[in-house]
Amino acid sequence: MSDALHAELARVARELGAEDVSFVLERPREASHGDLATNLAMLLAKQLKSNPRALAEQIVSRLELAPSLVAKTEVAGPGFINFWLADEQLIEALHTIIDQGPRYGRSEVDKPLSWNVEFVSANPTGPLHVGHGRGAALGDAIASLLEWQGHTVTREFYVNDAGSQIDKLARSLWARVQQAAGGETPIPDGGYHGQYLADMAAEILQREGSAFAQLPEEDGVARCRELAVSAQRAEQDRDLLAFGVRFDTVTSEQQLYRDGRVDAALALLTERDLTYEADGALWLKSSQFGDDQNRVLRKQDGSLTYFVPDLAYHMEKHDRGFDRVIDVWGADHHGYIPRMRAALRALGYSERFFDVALVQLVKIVRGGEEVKMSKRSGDFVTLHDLVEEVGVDAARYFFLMRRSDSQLNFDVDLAKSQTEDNPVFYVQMAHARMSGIFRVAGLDPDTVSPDVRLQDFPAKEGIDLLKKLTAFPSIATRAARELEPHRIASYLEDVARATHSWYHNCRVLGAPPEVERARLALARAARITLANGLTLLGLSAPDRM
RNA sequence: GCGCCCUUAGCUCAACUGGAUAGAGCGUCUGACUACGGAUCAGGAGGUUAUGGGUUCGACUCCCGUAGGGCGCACCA
Repeated sequence: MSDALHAELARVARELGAEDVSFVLERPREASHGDLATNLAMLLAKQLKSNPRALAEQIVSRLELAPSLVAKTEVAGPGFINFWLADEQLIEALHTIIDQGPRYGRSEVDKPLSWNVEFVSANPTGPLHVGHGRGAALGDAIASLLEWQGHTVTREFYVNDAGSQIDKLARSLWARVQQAAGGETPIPDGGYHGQYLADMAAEILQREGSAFAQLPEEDGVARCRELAVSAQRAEQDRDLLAFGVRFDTVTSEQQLYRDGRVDAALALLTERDLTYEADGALWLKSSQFGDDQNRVLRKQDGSLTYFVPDLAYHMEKHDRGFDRVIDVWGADHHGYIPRMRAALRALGYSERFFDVALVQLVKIVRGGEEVKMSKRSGDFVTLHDLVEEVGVDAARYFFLMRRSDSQLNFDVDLAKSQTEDNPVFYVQMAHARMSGIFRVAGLDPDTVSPDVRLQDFPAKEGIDLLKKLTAFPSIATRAARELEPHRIASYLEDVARATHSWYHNCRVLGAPPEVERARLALARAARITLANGLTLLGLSAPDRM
């Protein structure tokens, strides 16, 4: 409905001699400012060096709007033009929600793109912790938001299974095997001390027999590497699946090496004259492309820095034909962004090809106290344990309810509570209540007709709720554009509040027949919107709780 | 020392590429249960948006300075 209005405003703007003004037409915060408002006159005033209020009056007098679209127009404040939509528009919106059903809130962008969202990408050196959980929830939700805009999305996991960390992991496991076999081999410096490796060592000895510990060291370490990586990967996949996240593609760093992608990347950079040798190392001329310094690609000792396979990986994603690539990274990696951006720029990729969504720290709070975590000592809250304790829905919601670039206090007690204090519960409860109406009435909600009249919503709460529901598509679009799923969470709380309020004040069943029909339609629309929003975030929409 | 992010109500957080009187939840105070789930609802109090300047018709939002917090500044990953 706002599209038609937007177009008409643009037409009048052109008529007044303005070239593409990017004005906004949006729902004002204040209800007394109408259903939609535009700042067009104020922007035009700047361009045409004229008085904004006078221009606003002029615009209004030139607008040709059907009475079925806009009921009332006014000029207000410094030059805003406020619009009150005709009743038909609200009923039209109710039809839209119900007709679209599970698709309500989705859009179709003009040009669907192929996106790759890479997230979690934890080293296969141990169990996933709560920080990975936040990244998993965020990456998955961003992917869904993009899909809701009509894009094609690949969810991808990158396994760093080739670096020195893996080497340390393999040697740590080998040491645990020796210890389990009665030896005294210490865990190497900078190795992994977590109990899980000791457990794994015991399993290996039981399965493979004690001869395993007698293998020549290099063979043993190599076997340990394979066993450790595959076991850790399997465990991570289990945890992620339990968290409701599945990946379309898993890319292995080792595989990139085996496919010659890493060497090819190095060769291409050199061929393009983007590298140079100095101090016995090979450098990338990244400072010419926006990085604050040049970066080493091949060290003095002849080995490659981690940057090279990472770069090769992004080139490989580009080769696979993605229009856009988003990496979800922990905020501690933010210093790494400029060099990756510079390298991709040097290769001539589009500036918009690569983007990063940063995830800040998660603090676990229990009983009002922060739970201290330290990865070094192997003492941290795992994603597995958290999901076990609070459930998938609460965990996902809590990870998503704040902007990803602000630190998150995850209150475990709150996440578990079954009261209105808990936002997940509050939102899901609103959905369950709507379902409850149909359950009690013995009606299938999908059969309720939207064919009702606005005057059959005598109470303000009903109109408020309906107006709130109509905002969903634009909220979803904006959330997708900004890669900010928390906007959906805020919106859902808003809708849930309006739903509870309406429910409390307006009894549906037993109202006069026309009113009951109208309210049933509204209940159906609210249920659809709540369910779609919850689904978008990867949560369930229960019919009873 | 340099760079990036953050600082909004007592607490946790919102605020639509700069818009009108900065909004929610929790907590606090006052009220509402013969009903589709009161597992809820209605209302009040609570703010110099860290701070000082600047740009603008208009600034939480953009620019500069200051204070406080986080993170990063490897031929580590």
